[in-house]
Amino acid sequence: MKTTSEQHDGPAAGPGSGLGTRERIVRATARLMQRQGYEGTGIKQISKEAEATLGSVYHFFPGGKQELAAEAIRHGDREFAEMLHRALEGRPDPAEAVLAVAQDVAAGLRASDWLDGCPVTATSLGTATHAPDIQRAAAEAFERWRGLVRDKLLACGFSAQDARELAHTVINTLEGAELTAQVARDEEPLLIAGRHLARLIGSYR
Amino acid sequence: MKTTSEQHDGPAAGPGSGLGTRERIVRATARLMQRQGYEGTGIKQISKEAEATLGSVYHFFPGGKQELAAEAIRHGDREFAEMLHRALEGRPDPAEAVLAVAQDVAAGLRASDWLDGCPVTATSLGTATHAPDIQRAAAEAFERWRGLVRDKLLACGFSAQDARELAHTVINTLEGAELTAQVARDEEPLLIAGRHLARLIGSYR
DNA sequence: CGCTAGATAGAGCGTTCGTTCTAGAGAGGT
DNA sequence: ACCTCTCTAGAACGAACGCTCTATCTAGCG
Repeated sequence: MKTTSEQHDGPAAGPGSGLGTRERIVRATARLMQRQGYEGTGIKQISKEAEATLGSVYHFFPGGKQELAAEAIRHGDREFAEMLHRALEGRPDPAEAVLAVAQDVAAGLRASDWLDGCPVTATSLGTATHAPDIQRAAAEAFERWRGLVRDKLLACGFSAQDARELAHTVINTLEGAELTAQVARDEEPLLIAGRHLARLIGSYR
Repeated sequence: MKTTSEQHDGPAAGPGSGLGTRERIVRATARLMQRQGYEGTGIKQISKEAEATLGSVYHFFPGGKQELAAEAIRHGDREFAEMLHRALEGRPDPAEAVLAVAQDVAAGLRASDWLDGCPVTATSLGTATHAPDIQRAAAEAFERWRGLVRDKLLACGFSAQDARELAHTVINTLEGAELTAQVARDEEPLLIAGRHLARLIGSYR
């Protein structure tokens, strides 16, 4: 048997990578759904990509595809939240920080040949009618990201209301600009968004 | 030819509505893919919703699902472009016009119980790898919308570069805010977006 | 009436879907 | 040794998928 997972083999569990089976499944799900969406991604494709068998997938995620998708969204949530946190804490000026985030997102998108858009959006879109768990996970992700931006603005002396509302627009504009950049295969929308957001934030001083 | 059904049955062609078969199919496709996405929508479901048979669907759209989706995107494109055009030409101040558009979008989204997001985004997301026609139709839709905003700004005396860049952010921010509003089931993101966009436009005077 | 072309009708193709199920492998406890 | 529990393995199921196919219907024209 290739692996009996973390408990048994310790840190070096996975066939290809050094990750446990469960983690490999989550990452494969996140990656695939980011590119192909929820409906466009099959569980068998996930199990193949993760180098795990169907049995393992349903062992770790008895809730099936929906549970898998919700977990994948939380994975993408954490990943972007960390990137956002680093960018914000590393720069005293929030306007500059947002600009840097936009540039980072643009660079990542281009590096994937315009394939890796926002994993939360891609995974949750189209599931509104029949998968409330997924919708909730997506809503929580956006909320967390907004919270990071809001706290930064609060720490910089913005009023509670201004900080909250600006956080909304910062995240939403980045989201929309990433979508457009992806479909146009051009990073300019994101760079423009960064500059405009910096300007908008600056207009509150 | 688009349809001979009108010729045959006269103005009251469709079973349910007064539309020709082809038009009913396009509208059903647009409506369903707006809610369920490209992969989440089946051709048989479309034919049932449109009160047309499978044979008719493939008669009018021999390119199959992809052709159908591209046509549906163009339908959504035209629809929003008209709404945008009306909102822009009815108001002298572009900032006020954008605010009104945001409110309109919010009202529409709420009226559909948060189900009808942007049809272009919902239909095109996740098709990047295997359906360039769809991607192109989506890119053209965004481009047209930006063009309308840009022309309005130009007519109001903005510089060519400012108008072009502002048009990008107006459309992108509305797009992102609509996504967030949909997943949060709350129109506030769109209303905030409208106010911030008005402020951003105003900051160029 | 026959002829033609556009449009409708839906059975059926092969494939893939998400999921279930049984069987067995491997490590730990006693 | 044995049992137990976790995890791996993949065959198999019914349903749905996109699409093809043949057959039929209607309208217009001679």
